[in-house]
Amino acid sequence: MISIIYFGTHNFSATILESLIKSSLFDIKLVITQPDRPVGRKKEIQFSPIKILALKYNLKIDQPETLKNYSLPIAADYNIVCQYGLIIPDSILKSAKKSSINVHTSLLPKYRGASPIQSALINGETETGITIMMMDEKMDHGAILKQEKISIIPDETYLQLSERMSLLSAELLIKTIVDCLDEKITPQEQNHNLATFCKELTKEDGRIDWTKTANEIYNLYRGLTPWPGIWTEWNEKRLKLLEIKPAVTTVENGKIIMLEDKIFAGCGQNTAIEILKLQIEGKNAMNAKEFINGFGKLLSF
RNA sequence: CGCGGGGUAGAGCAACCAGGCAGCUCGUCGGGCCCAUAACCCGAAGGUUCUCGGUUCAAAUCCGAGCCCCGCAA
Repeated sequence: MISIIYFGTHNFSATILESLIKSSLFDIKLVITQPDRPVGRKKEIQFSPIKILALKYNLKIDQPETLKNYSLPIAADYNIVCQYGLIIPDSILKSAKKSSINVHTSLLPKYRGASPIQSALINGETETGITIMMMDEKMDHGAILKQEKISIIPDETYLQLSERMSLLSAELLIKTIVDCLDEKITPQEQNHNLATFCKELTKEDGRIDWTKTANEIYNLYRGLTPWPGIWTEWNEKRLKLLEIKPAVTTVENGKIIMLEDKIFAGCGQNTAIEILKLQIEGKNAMNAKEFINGFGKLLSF
């Protein structure tokens, strides 16, 4: 069996780990995931999806706060890294008997960095992809082992695209490792001149700039749903827009109008979006009709 | 004890600050109008105002304790 040490933390990564487990080709010697973090208003400790999975399958787990002075207790054929979230020193990468491999959710060298799927959606790309690569000392910089394109469906949001990509990634990763063992793959160095980068997302990225067009705002919504979500200010309160779509009507820029049970908001260049579901700070989520029933006559336009 | 908003009819809200018949939009039910309708007109039902205690002639409203929901932060 092929031995593996797996580095990961989030949901996407968990789907891949589960596929590796179920394939029965691998001996997963150790799972490295981020320490348990306090989450939510009550700061309850929550396990990462990877930890939950590892516990379920009785895998060994380690959760170092940082890998800076960490050394792996054992070595494996491959270190597999996906959505781990902490920097892995070169010494650990090089400690793999064969190599350290990363699953990256873009067509490298485009979209190096922390939010490749979201950024592709936000930029209105019609296709993106998955890259299986060898890791080196620089972020998302190593030689490419395998790459596969995936087309982006016009209305899909992060959650849906990410779900599709995770299944494909798992397949591609397994295929890559098998091909590597058979020495069927020649790593291809990336064309570093074409590299683009994307940052880690924050809530502030979800603030709507109403001078942008309806399509741009819709793409932002698609990329940032469900987290961190898009929002704007209303009556000095944060107003989250939970579900929107581009509208065919025209509304004065920056204004909100209500027609029967629909809400429209004016965006840049005479475009508009329809708001289907929203949430005011401190309140539960509500749909457009509920909002109009309760707040409609309070608005002074 | 991190900061803040909230709990009122089936839904979403108002009334609370400054105590005095609990109201609005929608939904539901009944009737009318109409070729017809989710449209329009008339009418009705539906409330332990989250819980417990206190103040008061009188509490949705003021005071105290508790439970629950949510936004921020992490």
